[in-house]
Amino acid sequence: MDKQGRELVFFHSGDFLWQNRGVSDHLNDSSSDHTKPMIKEVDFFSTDRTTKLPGTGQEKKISTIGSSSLVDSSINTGLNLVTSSSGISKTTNIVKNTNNNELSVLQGELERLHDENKKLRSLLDQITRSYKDLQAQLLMAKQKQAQGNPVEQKEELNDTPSSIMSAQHLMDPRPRPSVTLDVNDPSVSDDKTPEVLVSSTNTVETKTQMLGKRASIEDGLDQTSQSWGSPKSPKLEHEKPDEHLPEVPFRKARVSVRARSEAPLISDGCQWRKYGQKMAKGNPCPRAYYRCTMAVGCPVRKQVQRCAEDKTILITTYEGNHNHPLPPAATAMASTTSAAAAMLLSGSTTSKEGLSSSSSFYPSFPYASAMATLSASAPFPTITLDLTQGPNTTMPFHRTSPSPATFPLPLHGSQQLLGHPMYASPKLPAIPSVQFGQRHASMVETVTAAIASDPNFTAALAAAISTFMGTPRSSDGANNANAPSRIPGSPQLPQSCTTFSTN
DNA sequence: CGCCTTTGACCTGCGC
DNA sequence: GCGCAGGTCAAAGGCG
Repeated sequence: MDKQGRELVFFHSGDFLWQNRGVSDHLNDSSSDHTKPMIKEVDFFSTDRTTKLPGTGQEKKISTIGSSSLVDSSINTGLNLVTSSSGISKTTNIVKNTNNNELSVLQGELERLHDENKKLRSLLDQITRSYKDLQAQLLMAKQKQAQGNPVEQKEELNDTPSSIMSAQHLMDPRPRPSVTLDVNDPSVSDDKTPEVLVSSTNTVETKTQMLGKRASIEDGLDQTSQSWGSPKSPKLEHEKPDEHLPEVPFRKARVSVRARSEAPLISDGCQWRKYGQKMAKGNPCPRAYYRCTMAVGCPVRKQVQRCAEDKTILITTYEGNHNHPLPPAATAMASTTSAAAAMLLSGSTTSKEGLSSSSSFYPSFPYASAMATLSASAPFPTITLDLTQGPNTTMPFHRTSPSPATFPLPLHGSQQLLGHPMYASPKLPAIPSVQFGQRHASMVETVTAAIASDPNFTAALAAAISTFMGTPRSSDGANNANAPSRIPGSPQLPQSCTTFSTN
């Protein structure tokens, strides 16, 4: 576990280095390449800056050029820097010996990495600030809602605290996985983790605000309707929305996760009880119905069915919002699914019909484009996260620039990251600013989901969870009892929920 | 004994 | 109105 977490860190560094390797390869002999990565990996997260370079002026100049866009500049800077350094070293090489040349190149890259590190830190600072702002807004929003929104919601869940009830808003955007913070960025983990955990149930409200009124309307409905896909639910759902949203009939969002797994179930950290099984038409495999039993009256249900075409693919469809606190493992999965659901709902906020043309919506999603699809033909709006195919294979963006995907940022901070020109400018040209404002959060969540689905990421996350929890969670044993046997079954389970269950 | 799964019956929506 | 399909209920049985 721990090892995997480290692997992820090295993976970042490796990716980072990988970008420059091509340049350095043809500049220097292979032996020097072997030594470089070690230095780089150490230096990438190091805090001390002691390197003084002959080519510093040149490099600083390049860094300044790209300083307007942090991440983007980092990439460009890297390329340019090496090129510049190489130019210097070549000149030097003619005059002096190759050792000095290599040294200068190394130092140049070292300096560049320092710059990189600096930028990343500033970015993290931004993210941290933004997150705290969001939290503040969240608290204010909660107070406002508590005052201006007399709880007309059905009192069927009287025993549930209001804060927890609010967690039903949307598809349970639980804690921006605080644990991921710990995994990817040690520098942020120290003081952020408790903060995020405390606010876990409140994050929903923030998203509710971001997504607009519709979300809050659905929130109330979520609490009234205990059944998610049941034929009864539409009845309940049609009763209230008329006064709020007469033109948009309410439809509950579902999040379907496709993943390769030999196991009959994917373990997502929650406790489920099977309450039914049906043979679905057109599929020889039965569909199983589960409901969450972690809390009495929890409306969350899921369907599990194997894909008719490929029986190794397990399709798990979630719907509903937990009305109880979730363990970290379940939180991670809930966050993943809620991210997709949030995007789905936010998309329907602006244009319900737009959902049907997912292709026009998804191009703006560097990661989700290949991993998520919307189904408008289904009785309920459903977003499918296809984790059966790795993002590397289908996403040019990811392939050509691997570092963003493995960017060592906390998930909850990825909003800022997405706000960054690197994500926004080339990928989101077609989205009107107004729409983007509404979709922004959901997009962030979607990318979060995509990142979370990265096997390397989830492996590291699982490691972080176990580390964070100190000891393996015995409470998860109930639903994760067979998890260990599941993991070996699938050589590569790009599935967050499955990975989370391993601890 | 409690919890879970199984499974047939039942309910509901929808299309014809 | 009827049949079909999806979804849920609840009794029965298994298991630890």
